[in-house]
Amino acid sequence: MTTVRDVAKMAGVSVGTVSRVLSENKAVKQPLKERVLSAVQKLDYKPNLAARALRTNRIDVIALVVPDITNPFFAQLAKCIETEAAKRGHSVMLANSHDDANTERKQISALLDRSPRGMLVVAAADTGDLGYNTDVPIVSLDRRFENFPLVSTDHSEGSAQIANHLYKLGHRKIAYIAGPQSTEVGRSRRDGFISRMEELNSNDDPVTLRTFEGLFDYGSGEDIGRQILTASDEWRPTAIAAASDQLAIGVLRTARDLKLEIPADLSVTGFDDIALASLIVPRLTTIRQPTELLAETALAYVFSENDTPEEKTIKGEIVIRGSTSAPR
Amino acid sequence: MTTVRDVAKMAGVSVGTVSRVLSENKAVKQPLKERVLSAVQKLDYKPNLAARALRTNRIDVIALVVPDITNPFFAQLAKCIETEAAKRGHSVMLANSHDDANTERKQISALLDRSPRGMLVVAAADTGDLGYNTDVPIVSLDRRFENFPLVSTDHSEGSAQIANHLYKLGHRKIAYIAGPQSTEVGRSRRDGFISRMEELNSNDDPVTLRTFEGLFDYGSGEDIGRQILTASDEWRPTAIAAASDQLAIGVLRTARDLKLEIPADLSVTGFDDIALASLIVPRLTTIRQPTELLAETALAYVFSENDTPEEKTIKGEIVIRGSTSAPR
DNA sequence: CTGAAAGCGCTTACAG
DNA sequence: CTGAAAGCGCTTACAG
Repeated sequence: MTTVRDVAKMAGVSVGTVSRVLSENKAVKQPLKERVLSAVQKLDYKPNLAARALRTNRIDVIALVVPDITNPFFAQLAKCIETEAAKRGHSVMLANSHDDANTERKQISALLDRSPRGMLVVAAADTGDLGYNTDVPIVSLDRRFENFPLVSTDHSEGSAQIANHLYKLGHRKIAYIAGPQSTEVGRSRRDGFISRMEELNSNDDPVTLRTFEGLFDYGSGEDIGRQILTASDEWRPTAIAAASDQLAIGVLRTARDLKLEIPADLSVTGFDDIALASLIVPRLTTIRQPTELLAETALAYVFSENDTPEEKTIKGEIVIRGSTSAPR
Repeated sequence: MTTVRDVAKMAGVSVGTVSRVLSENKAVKQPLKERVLSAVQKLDYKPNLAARALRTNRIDVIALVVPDITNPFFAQLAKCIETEAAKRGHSVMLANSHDDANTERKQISALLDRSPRGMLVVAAADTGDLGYNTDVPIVSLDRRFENFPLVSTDHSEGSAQIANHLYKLGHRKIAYIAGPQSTEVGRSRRDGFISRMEELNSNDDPVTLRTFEGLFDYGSGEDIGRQILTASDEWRPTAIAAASDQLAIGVLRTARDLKLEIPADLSVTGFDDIALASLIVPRLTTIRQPTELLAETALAYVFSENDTPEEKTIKGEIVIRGSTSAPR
């Protein structure tokens, strides 16, 4: 292994000078700098990052905790974060909380032990404030983690856009499948939808709205969709708004099993705009989350000198596709 | 920050002893050990991992390079690896090569600079042998990376299972959509399928087989599927075997657009058994890759003292679902 | 502007 | 079995 000493010897300077050149310290004059750089090149010198970390107490790593990387939205987010981190010479350390608060806590402290530059957490579920005692900057992403500043899409406003869309199409019997109400994101999306519907509602032309609750996954969509669509009572919605694309895709699957025609018999909407949303049949109307922007913003917080970063909410954009139309 | 010194002081022992207790060195006698452990507890001492890394030249991290984490199969694999690594107290560092050999090389050397315990690479595309000069154990996973030992599903045998299945159902006009022939996995799956079909073929009851090539993604499935199914000549297959589930799902989408009934008009098969394969309509017949076992095996190589780990090929299992039947 | 030196927090031969 | 000490490879005040 070649070290700073080898480089220093070859360049005929002190190790301090080598270190300064490598850290792009302006102080070093041109001739020395060149000698160092050429020695670095010749020796193919790579600094020992552990040694650097020991001195600086910092490592060029961003820690990322997500509930489940096989969730396409989180995978998308992870990819953007990795790309953004790489721009700044940082690698990404990934952990799954499996949507479990206990596992999450363990993963977080394991990652914190490695003193990353910063940590991004997509929270599993609401927990109290454990008051992590660390100087690693922590940012909540998409779903709030404890009291850490949150960067997220405006879930509530996005849901309101969906509510508007369905109302304008003429739907008056609507089911909303919410995500877990133990999560802030689950509540925000639900509340945004319901509030807007209540605003739109009028006595002359009443809306009936029923809400259900599940996880954010395919399975819940299938199950709850079936429950809604096969209920024995006379009430059957003309539209189902789901709190995530995965839920919506599950609903679509059930609807197909029940021989319903989409969107004529039933309009369906999602939230996230995962890649699959535009590949299924019919393509899904949904809210596009600005993943690149979320990643960029969250990382800017981590790198910012800002003592008290403000929360940032980014608007999503409705993408209207084939899964919605006026009711038959 | 509390250090070994603090613990040593409180326990009234030397730092060496603290270190030995922490590394579960049997030498330390019970009474001292207990005092150290209780001091560790009281002070909530966490060893500085950078310092440890500097001494031991090792860090409890597994590096993982995949072409694209938003590919559901790689996400699945990453999750299994993370779980398996956590069992051994290791974290996972993730990088995407974006299926580009150049990016891959950069990502790999960036990760190698961090001296991980081991590295798992799902290769982007075949490259020459760059002869990485490192003592970090590297294992190829799923797709061979340079000359590093490969842990993978038996792609060829899996494809042969699909060939058997389609043949037995009575299909004689078959299209195969291969993955990139620049990758070993693309070639293995294709060759396995073709070889078996040639074995099954006979003069009395000839099989016609046409092969196409694309990427492994949804988009290629849609495009090539359309090309196959709308060709102006009289030849139209009764079955399309695709080299990945994503390709197959793309084909399904096109087939639906063309108002073909699946599986009556067209049987479709995939490869991988991603979560989505059992959620789409109809559910997809495919080869299940044993991701947990792949992850476990690959990590065992990394941790093994074995100087020359042998290659390991694990058989996949055919999962027969609704997307295949006898031709109409 | 550059060098000499201290020290980050560990682990591990080396004594005893 | 335990302690004292060296040293891993850097960075960064401190002199000059």
